Amino acid sequence: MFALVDCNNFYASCERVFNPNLEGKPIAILSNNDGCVISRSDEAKAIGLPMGAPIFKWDSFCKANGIEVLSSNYPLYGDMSSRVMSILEQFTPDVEVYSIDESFIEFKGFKHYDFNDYGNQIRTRIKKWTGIPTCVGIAPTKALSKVANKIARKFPKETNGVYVIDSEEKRIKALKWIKIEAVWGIGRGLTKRLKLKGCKTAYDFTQLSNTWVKNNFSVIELRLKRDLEGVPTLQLDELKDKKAIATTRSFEYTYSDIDNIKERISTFATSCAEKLRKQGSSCYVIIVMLSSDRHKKDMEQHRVSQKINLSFPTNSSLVISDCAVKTVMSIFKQGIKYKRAGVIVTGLVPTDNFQMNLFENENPKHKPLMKSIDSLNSKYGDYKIKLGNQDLKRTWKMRQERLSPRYTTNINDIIKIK
DNA sequence: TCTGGGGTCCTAGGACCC
DNA sequence: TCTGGGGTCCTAGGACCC
Repeated sequence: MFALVDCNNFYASCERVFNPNLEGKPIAILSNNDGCVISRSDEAKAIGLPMGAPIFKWDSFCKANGIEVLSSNYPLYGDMSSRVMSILEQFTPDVEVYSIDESFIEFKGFKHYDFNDYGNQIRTRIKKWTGIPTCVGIAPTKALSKVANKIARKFPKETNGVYVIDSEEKRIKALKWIKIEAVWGIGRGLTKRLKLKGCKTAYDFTQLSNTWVKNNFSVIELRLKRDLEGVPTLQLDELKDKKAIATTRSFEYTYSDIDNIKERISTFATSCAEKLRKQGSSCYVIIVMLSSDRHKKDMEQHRVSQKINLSFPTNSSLVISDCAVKTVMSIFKQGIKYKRAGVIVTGLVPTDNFQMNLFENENPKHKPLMKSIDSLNSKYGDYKIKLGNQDLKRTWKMRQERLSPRYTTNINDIIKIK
């Protein structure tokens, strides 16, 4: 059996743990740069605040309805997430952390367990130890555990937050209940095509023939279909190294000058290099992106990205920043108001094991230098060591006007008790 | 004024190899 | 008249997820 453990309204719930005044109140959490709504409490959903709402358009709506609006506090959410996940590992070693707020669990050798009871134990312990409410869906396959989880979430009174699909009858009932667009792996495009075919629910989808699904879609959808039929097809994935790493941001203002853009790109490149070193990877490929404001239809648009292949893999901030800055200078166009930029590194290989180049390799001094930079930054925090082409005063974080304290990760923000 | 950020996988087609 | 057979690698684009 598989379980999907999902935290309810995760970001909003994290805020509530340390600010109980928010309990029972409508809350909305904003994206980076305080742009749009990316997490809502049940109360905020009920009032009608939509997901993705640009906050500048909805500010008065929030005020009128008493919705508490907060900037996103990723240090807090990341830390709370790892606390929740480590509790799960006490219940079984087979845990796949699927996203910041949900994990799959595989139960091997749990034949004589009462899964409903076990699910309740999981929920109770997470709530007690972290304050985060969760829902648990349990079923014979991953895709079905997702469905079971939705049922637990939708019917809290009847299920007490735990739902188990453990019979053919329950499976059919669940699949007939869930709408096709709510199925994990069926997005907008597939929903449209499936509805044309007359599929309204997950059950209808499972009634299609395997060959039709394979020929008209792909093996991904075929695997999903098998999983929904109760045939375990999707496996528990272990934690793998990332195949691409990106740092991309919208700017607070638009920039038409190359200097500001060079600074941003260098900062993003440095951030990518740092993430690479953290993973123990080096990259062969750097992609630099630059674009104008896509919402301003009346302004001249310019969206470009440029890929660079390196002759040796690197995770040196110096090399990646230098290459990214040179590239952005070559794609920059005079007279455009740029709003967004980014650096992506890919073609990743393990730093301690890659094919050397006969003629050209990284300057051997970079490795110890990066090590020193990383250890200084981790000791003193806040990016004390930067490259000379970065703005030494600013961080790459953008507007965060309604930020809560970093209750669990910054010693100065720990709650004091009188 | 103001509209997020970061990932994965698959497929078709083209270029190339012997 | 009649023009093979079996591969690899790369890329762009399209899906999807949170």
